[in-house]
Amino acid sequence: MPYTTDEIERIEAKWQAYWHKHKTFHVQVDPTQNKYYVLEMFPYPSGKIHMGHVRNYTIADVIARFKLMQGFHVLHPIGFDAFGQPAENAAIKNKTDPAAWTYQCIDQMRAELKRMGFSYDWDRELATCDKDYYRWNQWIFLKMFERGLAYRKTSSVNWCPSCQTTLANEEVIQETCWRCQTPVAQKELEQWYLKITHYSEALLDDLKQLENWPARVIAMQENWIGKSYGVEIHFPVPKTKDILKVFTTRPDTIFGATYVVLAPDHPLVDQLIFGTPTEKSVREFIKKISTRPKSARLAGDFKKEGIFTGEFALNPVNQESIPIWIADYVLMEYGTGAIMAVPTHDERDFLFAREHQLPMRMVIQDPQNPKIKVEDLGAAYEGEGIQINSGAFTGLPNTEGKRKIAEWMEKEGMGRVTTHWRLRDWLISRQRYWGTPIPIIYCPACGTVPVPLDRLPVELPAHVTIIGEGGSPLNHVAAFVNTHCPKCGGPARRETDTMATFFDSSWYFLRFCSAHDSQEIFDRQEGAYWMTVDQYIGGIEHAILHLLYSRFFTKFFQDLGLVNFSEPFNRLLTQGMVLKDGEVMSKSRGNTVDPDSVIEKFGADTLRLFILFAAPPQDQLEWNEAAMEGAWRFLGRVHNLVEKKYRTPAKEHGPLLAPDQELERERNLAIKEVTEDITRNYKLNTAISRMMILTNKLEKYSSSSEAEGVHQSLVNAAIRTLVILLAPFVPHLCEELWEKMGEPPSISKTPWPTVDEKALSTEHAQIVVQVNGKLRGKIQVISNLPEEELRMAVFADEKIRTHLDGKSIAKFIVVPNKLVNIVTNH
RNA sequence: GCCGAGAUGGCGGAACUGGUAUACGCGCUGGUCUCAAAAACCAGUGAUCGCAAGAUCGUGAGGGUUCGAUUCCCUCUCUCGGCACCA
Repeated sequence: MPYTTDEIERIEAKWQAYWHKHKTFHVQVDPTQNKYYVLEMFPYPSGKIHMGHVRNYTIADVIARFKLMQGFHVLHPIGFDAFGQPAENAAIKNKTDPAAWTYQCIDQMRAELKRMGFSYDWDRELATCDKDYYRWNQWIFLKMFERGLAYRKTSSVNWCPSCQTTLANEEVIQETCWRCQTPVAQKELEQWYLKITHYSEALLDDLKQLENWPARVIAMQENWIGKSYGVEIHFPVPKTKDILKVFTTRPDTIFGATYVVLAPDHPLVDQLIFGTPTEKSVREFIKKISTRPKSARLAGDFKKEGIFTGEFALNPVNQESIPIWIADYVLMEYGTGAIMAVPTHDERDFLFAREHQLPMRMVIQDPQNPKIKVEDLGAAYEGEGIQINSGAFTGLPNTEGKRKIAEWMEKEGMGRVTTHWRLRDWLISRQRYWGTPIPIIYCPACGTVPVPLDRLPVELPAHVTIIGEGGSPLNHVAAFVNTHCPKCGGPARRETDTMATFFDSSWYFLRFCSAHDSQEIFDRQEGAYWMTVDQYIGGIEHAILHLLYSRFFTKFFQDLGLVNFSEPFNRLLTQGMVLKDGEVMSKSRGNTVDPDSVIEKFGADTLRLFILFAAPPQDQLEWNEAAMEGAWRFLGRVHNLVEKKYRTPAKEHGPLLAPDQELERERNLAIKEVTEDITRNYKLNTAISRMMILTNKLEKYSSSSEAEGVHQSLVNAAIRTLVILLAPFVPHLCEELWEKMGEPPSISKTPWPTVDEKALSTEHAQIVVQVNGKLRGKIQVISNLPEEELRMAVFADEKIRTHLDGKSIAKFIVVPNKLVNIVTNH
């Protein structure tokens, strides 16, 4: 690069100031224009941006700038996901206020984002910790409460001993806390939940609409929601006169059920064993099981343990009396907490039955092994086959049996066809300070009372002493806790838990549509115009968490009549991680590269170019300082083109000769391919390589191009095109070069060039000649040459003739203007 | 176990709908410039054989379809990610 580091810094600052002053990226609703909403997952303001942010936001910025140049009305906002624990932890450590710490971090990060030259509409900046924002969190909560979608219940919850707070299921990753990796414990607590399961069916079904989402995100959400079709079968228990409900996805195996199993914490256990001779030993067994940590289950193939209760249940299909067991391999959290065991056709039941010498009966015949006897089974047969020993259903294929048996049982009242979901309701209470207060008041007389909508926001009190243990810090703020009941006016106390911060981020994309609206959650017209988000970009770590919650909120808003769509994000791109030395860059590994230090050395443009060129956006990207220099070198070459080869033409260009046509073709090819690469599947790396090719071509022309028979005006046009194409990627330098070329600013709003299809066609075509599929030569012919003449040209070629020597020709295959393959006999 | 993504030179990665495998960049080698170095520029760079022309091999492994396969089909191996005693 011919510029010095200082000059780069000056140029970048100059154009950042220009965009700021002219509000280049500010937009307002304009129904006459086509809108395009580009959004990246907004950052948590930790103080410094990291390479992951730089990558995420650079990709988004290219798309936003590209769409703007294409003439779209582009909304590209940014804000800060500002509530959350790091601020609280920093406050505890440094004895400061989380609010002060957060706003200071926001100032720093805003400056860094500006230094990268991102094309944000800064007028829409928001921070979720502002009361103008979080009052709408409270509003949403109350709307949910009204409709029974926000509720309080006592249950066993995930508890992070290090963060001293509860966690949602989605925040537990492999039995540890998503934030600090501490093993998660279980606690019995009364907490607030959002009824996300109300939308289970829609959340699953609507995934089908999301054609422009990565397959793996769809798959992960499908897994997480976890729908299984099956039958809830009712087993009468004669002793207690209870009905034991078990859930199965294999009703076709019901005739092979030889025992049933309850989870150790199943509610029926107590009545079953009460006062029986087995009571003591069963209780001891349950105690032993319950002290074992949940994480032990993850340790692969541990032995299934169980104990017989001494009682029996009746199989409703054949009135067989079968033993009721308790075992650790049945979980209370899933299904009904009880199963029917079919050892011959379920591997877990098989292992358990063999261990405890329980009876087995085959009911599905393995077509590969039809004569095998129960005694000889080495494993359960879980595949398809013909029903045997199955009463009236014997002889049917089990796929048919599955359906017919289910229908029959439902008709006879032996059970009901049903669906089970893995998805659980969302626990949102957090015993922490730095979050949105839950707008609920507990009155000794009236009970749980919502704060009236006109009294929002319930403000988070400032300057609270936070020690990080012993429940919510708000418990100790008398002025906050003590209040009056909105209903009866009597003394009452406020809820002191705050909301999980994923609540805040579940709807911020709507708030951006009218970020400073003081009357409504967002302006209906503005929301209708800008939504949905056309392009969303963020990390794969939110594949379930944030992306599932946002989908849930959108469906709720649709039910409220706030929006008329059911999915918020049309296209989703999950960018790959940034690695260094083969490992993910992270603070804990100590292998981070500070974007600021790179900007200081190379400037934002070079950093942007490197990060876009080194790998496709979806893939992992390995940090490579040497490749950074390659990006730097390329920008220098583009600069030199403008400096040395862009000049006033000596004369107007007349008719185009062959070299002119060649250059025009290259220019149009570059437009075509760069446009396609950006549009089709985000191939920003190959878009850049295409611009490098055009640069290489242009460098071939000497500084006196006229002497080579190329019109200077066409060289100028090609250079101008190159700078325009490059502008979304490297905006500062391109603005500068644009100005240098004498064009009026700003290149950011210069129309994207279109392809002249005529210029792409060529008079001559290079034909690859293969003999029996092997490359044997290349010939130049006139384009669209008739096959007869093409044959003659091919056979006239010396080299081809030697390869055909003495062979007779079986086939002559032609791919027009591209390839010929001559197939010989032998 | 189930689901998803992937495997191409020394490295990052190209190859549209089956048609010249390795574009573009990094690195490396040689050269120009220089007292020297850096920077910049020029040339070369898949492997093997060959002075050369060229030949043969080559996209994780093995089969198949085809005039022709990195691309389509079958079987398998490995890597990454998600879910998981889920009934």
